[in-house]
Amino acid sequence: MPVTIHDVARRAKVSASTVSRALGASHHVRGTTRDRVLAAARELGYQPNPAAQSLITGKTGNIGIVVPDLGNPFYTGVLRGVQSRARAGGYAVFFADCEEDASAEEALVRSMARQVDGVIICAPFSSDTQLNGLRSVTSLTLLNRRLRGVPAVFMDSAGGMKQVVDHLAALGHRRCAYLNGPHNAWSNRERRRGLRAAAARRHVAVVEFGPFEPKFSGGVQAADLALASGVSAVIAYNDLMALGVLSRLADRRVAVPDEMSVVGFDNLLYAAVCAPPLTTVAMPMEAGGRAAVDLLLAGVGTPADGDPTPCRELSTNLIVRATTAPAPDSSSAARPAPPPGPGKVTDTDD
Amino acid sequence: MPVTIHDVARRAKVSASTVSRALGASHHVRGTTRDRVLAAARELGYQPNPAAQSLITGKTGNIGIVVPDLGNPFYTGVLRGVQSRARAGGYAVFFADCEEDASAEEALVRSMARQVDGVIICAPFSSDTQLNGLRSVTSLTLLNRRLRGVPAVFMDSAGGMKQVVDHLAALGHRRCAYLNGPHNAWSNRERRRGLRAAAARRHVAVVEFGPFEPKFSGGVQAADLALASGVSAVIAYNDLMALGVLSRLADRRVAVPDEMSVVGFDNLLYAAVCAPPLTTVAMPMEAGGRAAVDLLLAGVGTPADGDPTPCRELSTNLIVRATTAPAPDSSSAARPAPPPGPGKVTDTDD
DNA sequence: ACTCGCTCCCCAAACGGTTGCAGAAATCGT
DNA sequence: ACGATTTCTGCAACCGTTTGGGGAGCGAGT
Repeated sequence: MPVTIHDVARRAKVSASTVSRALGASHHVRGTTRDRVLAAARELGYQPNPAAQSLITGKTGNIGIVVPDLGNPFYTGVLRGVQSRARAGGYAVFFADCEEDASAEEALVRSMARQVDGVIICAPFSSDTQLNGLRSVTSLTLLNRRLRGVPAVFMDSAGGMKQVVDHLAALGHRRCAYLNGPHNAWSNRERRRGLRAAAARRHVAVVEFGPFEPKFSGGVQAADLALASGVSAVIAYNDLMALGVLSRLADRRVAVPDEMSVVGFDNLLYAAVCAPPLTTVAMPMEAGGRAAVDLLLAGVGTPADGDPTPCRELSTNLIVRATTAPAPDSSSAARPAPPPGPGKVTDTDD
Repeated sequence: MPVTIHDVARRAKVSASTVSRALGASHHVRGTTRDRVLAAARELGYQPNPAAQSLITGKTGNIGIVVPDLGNPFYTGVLRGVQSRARAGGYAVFFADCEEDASAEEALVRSMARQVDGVIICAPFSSDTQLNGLRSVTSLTLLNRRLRGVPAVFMDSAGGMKQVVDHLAALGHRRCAYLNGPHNAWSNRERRRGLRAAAARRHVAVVEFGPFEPKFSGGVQAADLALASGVSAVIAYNDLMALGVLSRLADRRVAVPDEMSVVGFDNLLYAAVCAPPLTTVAMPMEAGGRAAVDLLLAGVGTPADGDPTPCRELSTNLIVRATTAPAPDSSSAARPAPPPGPGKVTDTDD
């Protein structure tokens, strides 16, 4: 039923190989012949069979991407960037949601491996060992995860965190809570690293909680802990959690930002929309997706040379909205003093 | 480099065809031989080449899905359902975002056609003619769009709208605005149809605006128009628009729900989270995605028989939250009114 | 006229599997 | 022990495409 290269060949009265050459590398085929072939192909509506092509060329024209959670707009943002760039380059894209499970992530990459030219793993949950195992099965590019020898694009979370701390310190906050995201997430480690460095420099004390699920419900859960710890500001791992915090604080009649400041990460649409609009760090999601595709496609076919593994770092920036304000007067002691909670206190004011 | 069926055959000291049979249809291969083959395959880490398989079998083991807007959580919701069901059935999934452009949609389906066993088109923007053209190129299943002879799953938008109108009428609203989504969207037509029928029955006047972009910005734009029209309630095409309306009304110091009631469609996470939480109609997004996959896979390989084209309708239901309240100038809503029974009850005071 | 060198096209062999067919081996009855 | 029957395995063709090598045709140089 589908039209093959032989149908075109018959109609153009040439051989199949001539058709192939006329459509592809125009090497060694006369102009008039090529025109005839092209016309025949168009009339018949010929579309080459990708399976047959990839069987012989070894290239599939596809790339894959696996993300931890399709419900998180951050990942759908990078998905968007990936898909638009890939399509523009003539690539089709496979996707999969590993639901924040490392072994599912690995299995998905393996199952994709045979029908793609490479896969992008977004904020991988897998261990370095697992990831290294995957390198032999297909060409990899990572987003927000560092691994020796693997091309990757990073978003400067630590830099964003520095901006957050500077902002908070300028507003007079001396004691902040950080709500951890997943313990093994590179982004969480980076944010924490940036937080500690900046907090030390600005003489801000930090209380840490978590890890929590990086979702709305995680934020709801965390809010009470942060509230009990006597901080004047809480920095959430991401916007979803920050929104959960906001919701819980509203339920408990804690005024934001007057009694408590809240900061998130990602700059989702909903951060701008909610009441009050959330102060947050904008992450370049679509740009990250596009950059990952560029790196992946550039690396295809390049064996392990002596040249360094290509990386790209994308900058982030703080967007100040309505959930941050000057710290309430610390002498008022409206809230109970810091109790011995499950939080770990990193007091750098010495 | 990759291990082929011949490598396995050599190691197991059988022919390639025996390996093929041992791994696939276990017909006609001795138990001991099969064990030997399986062991060899496992030791070598053999994975069949899907391109070669699909070349000969004609099946690819892939399905495709195209959605209008990856930035809309409604579509990422169905994407989730699709991907989980497809993976469970051993299928990999291609996806694409047509950005609400009909011709892009058609082009994307065509480009996928050769490497999938079928594609799901989610809330298609294409014309019936375009869609019919696509039927010849691959097997289709539609979500929220009716087309003669094409399997489809529907969400009962009209039924949801009826619940909305009943709710609003019971609260004493006599005059509502409807903010149209895309003019050619099946869902929008269904919602409007349901609205007109229910409004007539309940003696509620309806003012329509739009079409608008089904996004936050569209709602912001629409809010002023609705406000100027003197209605006491506004029904938005979807939650994104409803959130836009909420935001604009807050800016203009219009109290929700006391001065104006607002209703959306979709029941996105953010509808539950925002302040005030949005009254909305829950659409079964993931279930819809799963159902679409089931229909698609059931239809694969079934030629045009005399049997009816399979369809599934999923029910929707209203979720009342904090954006709907009795109409401001409605004295009748202040005291308990007789519940509206189907058919017999008529409003007399008009 | 013969050879040389081009240009252009066709033949045929892959790529990695699946499957119809036929032949070999095992099983069985007598 | 021998053929009949069943069970297993190998051979080879095929799916649709790309690609190296060879050959036909032809103009030009000597």
